[in-house]
Amino acid sequence: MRGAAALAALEAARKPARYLPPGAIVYHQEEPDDVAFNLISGWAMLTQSLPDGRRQVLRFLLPGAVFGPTPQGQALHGSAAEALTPAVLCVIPREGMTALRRHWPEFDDRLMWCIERDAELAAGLLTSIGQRTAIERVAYLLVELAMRALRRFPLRNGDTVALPLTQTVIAEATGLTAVHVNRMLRELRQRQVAIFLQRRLTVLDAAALLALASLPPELPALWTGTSPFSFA
Amino acid sequence: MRGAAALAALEAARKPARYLPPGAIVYHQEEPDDVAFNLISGWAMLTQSLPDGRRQVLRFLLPGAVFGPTPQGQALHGSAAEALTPAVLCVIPREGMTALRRHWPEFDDRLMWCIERDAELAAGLLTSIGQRTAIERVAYLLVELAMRALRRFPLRNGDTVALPLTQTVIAEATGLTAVHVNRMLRELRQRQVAIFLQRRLTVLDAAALLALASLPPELPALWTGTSPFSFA
DNA sequence: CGGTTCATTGATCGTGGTCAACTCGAGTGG
DNA sequence: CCACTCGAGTTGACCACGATCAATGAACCG
Repeated sequence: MRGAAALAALEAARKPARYLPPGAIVYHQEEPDDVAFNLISGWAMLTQSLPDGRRQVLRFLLPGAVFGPTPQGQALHGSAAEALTPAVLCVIPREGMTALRRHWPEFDDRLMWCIERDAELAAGLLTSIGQRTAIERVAYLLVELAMRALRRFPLRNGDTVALPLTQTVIAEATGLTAVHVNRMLRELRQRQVAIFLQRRLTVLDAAALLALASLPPELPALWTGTSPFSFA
Repeated sequence: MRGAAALAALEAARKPARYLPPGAIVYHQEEPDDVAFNLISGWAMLTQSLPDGRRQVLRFLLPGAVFGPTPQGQALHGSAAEALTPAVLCVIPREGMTALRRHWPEFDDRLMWCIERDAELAAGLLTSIGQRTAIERVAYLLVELAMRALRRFPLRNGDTVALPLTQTVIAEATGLTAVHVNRMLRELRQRQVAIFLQRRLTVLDAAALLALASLPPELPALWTGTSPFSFA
């Protein structure tokens, strides 16, 4: 809370909020870009598609996420954004962003923090897909999203979280097929590690799940941490 | 070139440059962080390792790259940086970065541009590893690095570039094994698409190579483009 | 020289993809 | 009210892409 003036400036810069149903597209890949979004509530995801239709989930967006702006001077989005649940977005034109950054250093710091954090999230996913086996990838994704949703580390036995993902989406995020994701979820269930059914995750054996995810030690803090900048 | 004053400020903020031989580690994963680096000359890479030693290349750094700063408030690096060639680094402490950002908006813009661009590079790699087959991944990586090194699109038949990569490094960047990378390079050679030997790439059939890489249309501009901000 | 590291190739194996069939709801329209 | 579709999930059978294991050669270097 850096004061009423800052908040007023933000209010002045933003356009009306957007309300989206699940599955709605915020923007398409290759669409021209000139606004930034702030996810107020709900979940969303960024995806990148190849010309032949194969699709990769780049990252999942939880409330508070900032997304949309492309490197300035680049005209087109390199990814698409899609709502996973009913979602509310705050929309800020690029000029508004620039003005806010210039006048409110804390806003600028926070924005940069968000972007750097998102890069680290993507890095973790990259390592997961490049180096882990199928069951490890699924375990990693479930752990990441559970911790981000719960904002807590470590996970405890019995923890339950709603994760608004279909098995197809998990497949697109892990680089597996939906069929194989199904098999891996069944295995986690049969091994009494975790249950993911009807878009709810229940952790049965947190230690086993974390062992499968084999996290680098610095990631949990990143997932559960909040911005050190209090603006907005 | 935003003027002598800005350059002088940068000079004042930076520490002595670092000169590194190939293979030198700039910083380790989980090392505390409080400086940013600017790669003056040479190539380097960022990697992330799992507890059991598996390693993923997150991105390749070419001259001009900015790297090192972690999201503020996070103590530890989530990745390691390693020189691939003899390299010269400009070292700027975090306080210096903050001061420069505050006083020179163009510096701030350029920094944010670099970070956003790097995120897009990582996104492309993520899609590649998640969705492409082995030979496509190798083709994609070669195309990306060739275009970034040449700063030109499209590639032409006969183009030759030095890429300071061992097959092991290509393997770590593509999520394949070094043995399989070797087979894919042989196949590219036998199919008369491209030759990669002794760390030099020669493009024989640019159209075929690009078809294998199946690039989303917005990426080439990103690879060959330079920052719209002229500071420093 | 022995000792690296890097590249190369063959043989074999297994993880994960592909194909196919089926269930189970939640719409939707006759 | 029931047939119909559509998407999500489930399971089995089969196969192939890429991993693994192993051996060898070339270049470089103390």
